[in-house]
Amino acid sequence: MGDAARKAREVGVVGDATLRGFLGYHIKRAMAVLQADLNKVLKPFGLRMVTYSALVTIVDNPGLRQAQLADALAIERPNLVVILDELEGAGLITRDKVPSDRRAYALNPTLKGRRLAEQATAANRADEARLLQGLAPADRNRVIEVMNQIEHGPGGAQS
Amino acid sequence: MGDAARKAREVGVVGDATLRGFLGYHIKRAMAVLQADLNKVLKPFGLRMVTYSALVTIVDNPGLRQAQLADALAIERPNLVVILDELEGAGLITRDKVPSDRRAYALNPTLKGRRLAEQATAANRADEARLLQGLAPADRNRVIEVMNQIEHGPGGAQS
DNA sequence: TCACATAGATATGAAGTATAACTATTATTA
DNA sequence: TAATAATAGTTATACTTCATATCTATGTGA
Repeated sequence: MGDAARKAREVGVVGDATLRGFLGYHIKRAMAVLQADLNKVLKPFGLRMVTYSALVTIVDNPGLRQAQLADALAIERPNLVVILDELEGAGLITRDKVPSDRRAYALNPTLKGRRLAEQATAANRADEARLLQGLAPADRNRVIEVMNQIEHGPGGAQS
Repeated sequence: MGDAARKAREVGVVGDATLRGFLGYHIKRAMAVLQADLNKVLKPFGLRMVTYSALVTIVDNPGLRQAQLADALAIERPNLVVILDELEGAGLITRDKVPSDRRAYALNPTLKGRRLAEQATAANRADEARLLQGLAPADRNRVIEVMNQIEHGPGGAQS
């Protein structure tokens, strides 16, 4: 480390050259911005990131069971309970007894839930478009491909 | 939603089409994999993600103050204290009194700390290379550009 | 000198996340 | 069929992460 770097630090600049060498570091920093931003957009709807994800997944998959939802969202079952309590308490979903298995509950959105999900999704789309303005669709798709490779392994194998 | 989707759910498949429409959702899922993977790689070194980031930043910027490090890592000052306690207790860094300001501590890596940082960085690089195998350097750079746009806003302005 | 700002530390609380164990049902099998 | 095991959802609990307020010692500026 040279004098320039030492001097820069004295006026408040700290280098992160080594960390910048990792793709994961860039992704982590971007993710922090995305998460803060998303929660700000969702706040007026009374939703957080997890409650939004849960609601949208229930709207997309009406009738699914809690264990299935927990799997899809990578949430532990006990933690999902309070999230669903919140959505049910807000009148956005119902827990309906399923006749064929009296242990289970089928999760269904209410009309209010479907409408709120639609509005929140529109708001999120608008916000993401703002964050990504000027980004070519091809580049966006490329990024998605890379994220999927990271998630599922090279070649896109589903693990 | 059609019969096919309803049938698929019965055998355990839950769709996330709406969420997949968000770049942030893909990034979040990739980040979860990266974080789990990174922590696994760091475990043999006795490090976690935050302690590794802190150690590397101290190695790259010897003599920096705690407040500077907290800023660089976007960690609150009180939370950084325990992280540094951990690194200092492991003999990886020292908190040295700075003569010009007796309130402050200059953070410096020990030889052991520098060596551990070097080894951990090498391990992380190897692991990230494994996760990203087959990814063209141009694509990797494109992803980094997009992450920086998300973090700093369009045009790469530093906010 | 006196008021105020800053560096680091301590205490504390909120939120997210993970595990064990309970109730009620369903499935298995001896 | 009776006994056993497995499953869905829940409760209780603890651990980690993250944020805020406050304290001390020290430094800065009117």
